[in-house]
Amino acid sequence: MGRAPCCDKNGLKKGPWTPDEDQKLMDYIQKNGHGSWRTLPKNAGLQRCGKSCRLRWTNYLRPDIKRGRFSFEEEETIIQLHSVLGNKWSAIAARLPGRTDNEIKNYWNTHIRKRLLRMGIDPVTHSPRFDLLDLSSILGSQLYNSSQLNVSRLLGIHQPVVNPELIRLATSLLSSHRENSNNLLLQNLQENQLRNPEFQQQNQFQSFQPNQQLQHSIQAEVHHPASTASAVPCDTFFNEAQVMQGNNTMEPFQSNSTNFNCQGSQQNVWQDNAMVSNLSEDFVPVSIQQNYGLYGSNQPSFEDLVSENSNFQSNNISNQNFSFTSVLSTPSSSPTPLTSGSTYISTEDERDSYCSNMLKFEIPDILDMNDFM
DNA sequence: AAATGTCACAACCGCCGCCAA
DNA sequence: GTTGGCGGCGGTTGTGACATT
Repeated sequence: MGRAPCCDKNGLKKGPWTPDEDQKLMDYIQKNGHGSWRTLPKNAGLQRCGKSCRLRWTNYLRPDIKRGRFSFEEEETIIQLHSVLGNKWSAIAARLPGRTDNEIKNYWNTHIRKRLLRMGIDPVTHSPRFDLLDLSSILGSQLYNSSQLNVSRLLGIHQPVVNPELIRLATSLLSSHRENSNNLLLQNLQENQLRNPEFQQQNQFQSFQPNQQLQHSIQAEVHHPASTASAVPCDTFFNEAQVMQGNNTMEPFQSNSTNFNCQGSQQNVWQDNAMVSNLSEDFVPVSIQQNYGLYGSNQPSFEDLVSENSNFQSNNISNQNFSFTSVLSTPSSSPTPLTSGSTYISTEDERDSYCSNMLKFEIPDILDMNDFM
């Protein structure tokens, strides 16, 4: 029964790879391809298990790996994709050419995650959390003095923060603001694309060649929703829609985007049913259905997606100006680095400053804070 | 200069789904 | 139909480099 063991686990080397081992592995793969990882170590003369060889190759030796620090655009993309996909590092890596899942995972854990926590944003749900927010650092920061995030104004001027209802309200407001924050990110991503002609070329190309890997990952997402999406806000859903629709068949979305424009946060608590109906009927262009077979026999419909997402929160939609041009579907096979001509921010503070835009919000006039005092 | 703390990242571990036997 | 290895993935660890005290 079953296959014979791939290798004798005993006597195989572990730990850091030596230059000699690297050379052997590279030489072998360049001549023969990796073929079966199971048989590769023996054929290449390596005292390693196939798994170790595969990891070494995919995470370090592969010639198309991009080394060096992450660009700002890459970081934006990672954050955005993480908000959609959760800890699906391989799926994220597939949209960042030259970056490995391991590299992205490490970068997330060592940089982005900490930064989000510092900003009071839950790195799992991407929702602002006051219990994470280091208010003292904010109050002492330049941010506090700007009009972007005036915490005292948010919480009620001149009043000590003691009312839990107020905290809830503020958290709620921040949560709804997050949708705008993601929009900001998307806008930045779009601008990056527009600035980068190579992006446009890629997108033009892709519009005629649906990304199979994308479809695969979409299906994977549908059947295995991100475990981290314990509270998936509606923007997450829309971002999934962005992933789903692949790439630049955007015009129909943009033409319909006015349907997403809500005039005020309180006036637009949408009914889920109506939402689903609108989505399925209005927001999936025929071209997308044709290209990606969203409504094909084996593909889940928009309604399926929504119904599977039990935590779908339609009442979080406000002031959305959806434009579905997105970097989310950068092809993994693209030889063009995502970050051509990208901007590098040299310090953590500069990144924090940039990221503080994500917390930029204003309280709608319609809300009377005194009601909550 | 030494001790200690923190960061960065390569590599390993363990689990899961797929599929060959 | 069952079993168990392979490939892939996400989580975690080990360790060297660097910063701080």
